[in-house]
Amino acid sequence: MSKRGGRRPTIIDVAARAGVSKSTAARALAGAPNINAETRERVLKAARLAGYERNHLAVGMRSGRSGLLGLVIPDIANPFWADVARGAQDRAAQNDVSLLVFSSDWDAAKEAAHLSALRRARVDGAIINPVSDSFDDLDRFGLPFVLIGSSAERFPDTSSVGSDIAQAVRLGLDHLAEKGHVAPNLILGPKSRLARARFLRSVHQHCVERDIDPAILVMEDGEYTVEGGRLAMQRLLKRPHVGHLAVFAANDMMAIGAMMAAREAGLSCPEDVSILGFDGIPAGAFTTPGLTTIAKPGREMGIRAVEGLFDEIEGRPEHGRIHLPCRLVERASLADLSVGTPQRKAGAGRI
Amino acid sequence: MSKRGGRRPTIIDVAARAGVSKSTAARALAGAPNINAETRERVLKAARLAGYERNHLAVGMRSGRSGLLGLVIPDIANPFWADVARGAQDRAAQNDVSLLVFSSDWDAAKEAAHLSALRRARVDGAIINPVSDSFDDLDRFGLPFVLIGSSAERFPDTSSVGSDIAQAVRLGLDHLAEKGHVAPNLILGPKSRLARARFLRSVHQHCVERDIDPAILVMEDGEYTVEGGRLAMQRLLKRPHVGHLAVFAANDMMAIGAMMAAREAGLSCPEDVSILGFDGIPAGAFTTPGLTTIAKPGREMGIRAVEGLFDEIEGRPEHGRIHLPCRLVERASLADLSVGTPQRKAGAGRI
DNA sequence: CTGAATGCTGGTAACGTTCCCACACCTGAC
DNA sequence: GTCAGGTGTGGGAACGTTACCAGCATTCAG
Repeated sequence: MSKRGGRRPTIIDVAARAGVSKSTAARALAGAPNINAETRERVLKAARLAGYERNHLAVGMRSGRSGLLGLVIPDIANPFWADVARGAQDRAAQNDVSLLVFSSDWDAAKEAAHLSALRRARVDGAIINPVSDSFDDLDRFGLPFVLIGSSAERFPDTSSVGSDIAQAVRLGLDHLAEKGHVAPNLILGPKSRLARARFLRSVHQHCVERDIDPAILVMEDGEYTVEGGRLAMQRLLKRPHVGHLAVFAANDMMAIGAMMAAREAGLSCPEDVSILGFDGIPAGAFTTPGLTTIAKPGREMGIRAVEGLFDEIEGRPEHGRIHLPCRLVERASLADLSVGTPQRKAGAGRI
Repeated sequence: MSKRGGRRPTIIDVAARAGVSKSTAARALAGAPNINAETRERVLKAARLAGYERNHLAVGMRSGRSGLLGLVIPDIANPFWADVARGAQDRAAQNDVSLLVFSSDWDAAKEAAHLSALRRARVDGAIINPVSDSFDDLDRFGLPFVLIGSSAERFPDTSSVGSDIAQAVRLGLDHLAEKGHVAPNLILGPKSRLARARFLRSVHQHCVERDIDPAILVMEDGEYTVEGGRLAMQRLLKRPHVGHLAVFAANDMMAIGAMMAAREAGLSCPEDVSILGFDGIPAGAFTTPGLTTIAKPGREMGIRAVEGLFDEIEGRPEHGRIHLPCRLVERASLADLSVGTPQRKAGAGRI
């Protein structure tokens, strides 16, 4: 609170202290090659003494680079996206760049407003997970950007970073199969979301490879929320089936909802019902039983997105689409039906 | 991707289009009073046509205001802090200001680095929840700031925004008492954290008011994590006690850990053990049973912090400390011992 | 001993905006 | 007809930085 009023020193102050011109001071501070070593030291010392700090605003104005990057995600309160944000932040900091994080809250209008705020703040580029269905906002954006997450598919020409859904689905289905659940029931997102189609396509492909007819797959749709998962599970439970019920949910929130619905129906997990999630959110560790799930590499995605954005800004040959592998997090929500004596009721799937 | 290369129009372009000088154009754009209405319209139209957008970098350089605010919190992946961030963001956006969010990850060195990054980015001020114990970093910061959260106590001279711990503790203890748990066991944070002392002090005060000797209170310390809560609960269970065990945890994460420890010990909640949390994180809704807790007003805290920071920046008389009320979120982790027939075992507390 | 090349430095012009001052024009009063 | 006052406009400087160009020694080849 002490020297809050004092004007912050400029490069001219430093130059005066060191007894050189501001050009020379600038060269010393920028680490330019054509400068006498002794002079450089003198300037650097003067800068340290004066408490000089380069004014990024002035630099930005002169160079056209603000040193700011934007990140627009659907929900900062979702730990997965927070993880992405942290990865991006850390990577950006390495290059002395700051990150403007905006949460669109799944609202296309809010997203457009954020994009416009990023333009006004003169960011050098942005990382975006678009919730809007229209290309217009992105077209209007007019700055370099990289897409992140599954919606990248709609924009084939822009570089993007996402998780490898096909690999993740294979991982999940293989693990399920190992435990004796060959054709699990599916809880998917809303038909309007693109991620749903991709998830389903991967499941189909995997079935074909294993000589399983995809037509026997039973599935329900729901919102990507706990409530959506609970409702979908209730519908699933109303359908006729015998024996143990295995469910692969497209999202951890839905998986948790499904777990609740099962309990409400008097079924216990994993004895009567096996549930596999997808995302890897921390809350999955706190449910009873712990949720077995496929974790997306959120932090890594953030890092790679920033690196891709740097390439995009520098105009380096674009790296195209990156798909990062997911990993299995094994907890306790899956019954092992493959062992000699079936847990409680035999058989997987339906009649 | 189309017009990405095109130079963005400046106020001079707008002035040329409208056939006026840049001074006049600036007046029109700024909404200054001393300008002909017709001229203003012409300029505004020209600006719209040109797709003009004011360059915040240049404005910032001229005015000394960057239009940027900083927010430094311990953990962006913690939903409570994410909630704070969102509130702050929304409020800042109303004043056409953007927010730089930094997560210190409970690391004092990282925090210092972030503070320095904020200075470099030339933010107009910052909202900080300091994890560092030293005043030095904050003193060195040299820009207007507002403290957020419980650590504000160490800095009596700066304005701050926090939750009303005393009110929250009273709310929790009253609710516990209503259910028949008069002197609950306590799970507290590490002794080094200031929030612990404040929490404990509020509990003592409440006891004194109710003629309960604070000395009979049993407590354990732990890290503010799930694991910390589990360990603390294990120690609590090892102590001799009879009947139903009621626990008030200083943090939801710890409460969830305590719940796990109880289950691992073969005790069921809420039949054998009652647990009350503090924070209001979403994960508390997904545990079995749902965690009854005291929710802090994260979003509101973010909003008020930004407003306080605006005051601080403008040099308006500081509003001092603000303590926002918390609210009870009742779920299912508390047994009701007050009804006619005690649930299973009678009596609250210990021998 | 001259000319060019090299190493280092200083001056100055931008970048886009806002603010201050000056000026031109008009109106109305003396 | 002149002067004071108001209204609207234009010109320039400034903010702090970087990039470019010119200048000054010094050195070295011819």
